[in-house]
Amino acid sequence: MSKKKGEKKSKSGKKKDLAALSAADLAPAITQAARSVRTALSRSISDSGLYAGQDGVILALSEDDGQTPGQLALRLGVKAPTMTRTIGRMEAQGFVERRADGHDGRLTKVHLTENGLRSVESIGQSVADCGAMAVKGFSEKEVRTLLKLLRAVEHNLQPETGED
Amino acid sequence: MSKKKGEKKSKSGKKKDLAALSAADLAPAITQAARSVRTALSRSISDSGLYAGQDGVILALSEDDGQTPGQLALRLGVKAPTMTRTIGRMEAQGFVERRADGHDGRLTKVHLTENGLRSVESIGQSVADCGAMAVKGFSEKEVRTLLKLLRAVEHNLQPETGED
DNA sequence: GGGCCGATGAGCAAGAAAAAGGGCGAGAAG
DNA sequence: CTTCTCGCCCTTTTTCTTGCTCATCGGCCC
Repeated sequence: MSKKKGEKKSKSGKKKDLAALSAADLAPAITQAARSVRTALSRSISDSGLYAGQDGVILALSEDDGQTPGQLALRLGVKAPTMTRTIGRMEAQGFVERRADGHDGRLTKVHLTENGLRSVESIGQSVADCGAMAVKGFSEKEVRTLLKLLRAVEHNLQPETGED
Repeated sequence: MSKKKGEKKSKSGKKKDLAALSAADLAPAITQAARSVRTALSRSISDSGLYAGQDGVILALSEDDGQTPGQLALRLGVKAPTMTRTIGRMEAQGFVERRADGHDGRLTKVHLTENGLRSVESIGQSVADCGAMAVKGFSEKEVRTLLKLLRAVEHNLQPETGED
C-alpha cells in the first residue's frame, strides 16, 4: 500500500498545470472563506434572534416587501424548497408573515411584520459590519476586484443560466 | 451604485457608506459563490460516491495519512464535531478507517482504506476540474489575486488567531 | 381538461454550539 | 519517592439550522 502516489502529482512538464494548481486551490479557498463569513455573520446576527441565511430574507423584504418565495429564492440564490422552509421558520419566529395573493391563488406573498421591520437596521448593520471586518486592510479597489471575481465565479458555475 | 438604501435609513448620511456598501455586498457574494462551488463540486464527486465536504478529508489524508480528527478539522477549517461525524460516515462508506493510537489513548488516527486510496485521483481531478470551471475566462493573475484576497478574508475573520 | 408554474413536503448531508465521556499528565499529599 | 486526585485535551454525542434533490399538491392559462 503506497502511502503517497507521488508527492507532486503535477510536475509533468506541462505549464498548464501551474494554472490548474491554482484552480484546484480555489474551491477549498472559497469554501473556507464562506464558512468563516457564515460563522462570523451568524454570531453577529444572533443578537437579533435569527440565523445565517435569514438575514438576506429580511433585507430583501426591506427593499421590496411582499415578494413571493420564488422571487426571494431567486434573489438570494437558494432553491425554492429551502426558501419555503426558511420562511416558515421566520414566520414562526415572528419576523415575517405569509399572505395569499388575491389575484393569483398559486402565489404567496411574504411580508415583514412589525418585529421584522424593527430588526432591519441591526441586520443591515451586522452584515455591513461583518463585511467590513472581512475586508479589513483591503484597498477599495481590492474589495471591488474581489466582488467582481466572485460574481464571475458564480456566473461561471451557473448550470443553465446563459449558455451551455 | 444606485441602491435604494439611502432613503430608508438615512439617519446619518456618511460618505463612508460608499465603501461600506461594497463591504456589505461582500458577504452575500461570497456566500452565493460558495454555494455554487459547493453544488458544482457535489455533482462532480458524486460519481465517486461521496458528498461535498468529504473530498477535503480524502485529499488531506492522501498527503498525510493517519491524522487525527482534530488535525483534519483544523486543516479543513471545520469544527471537531463536524469532522467526527463526517469521518464516521466515510468510515461507513468504506473510504477511511479509524485506528486507536498506541501511545495516546485519547487519539484516534484516521487512515485511508484501499477503496479510499483508489478514489484519490478522481477526487483531485474533480476538485481541479471544478476550480477550472469556476475561473473560466480568468487570467492567471486574476486567479491568483482571487486566491490571495480569499485567504486574506479568511484570515481577517479568524476569531482569535493573530489579532483583534 | 391538460399542461405549466409556483409552493410545499420528505429525505439526506454539512456545519455550528453545547455538553458529555475518557485518557493523560502534573502536582499535591503521604 | 510513591500514590492519588484534579485539571486539561481529544473525541464523540446531541440538537439546531441551512441547503440540495426528488416528489407532490394546488391553482392558472391555453
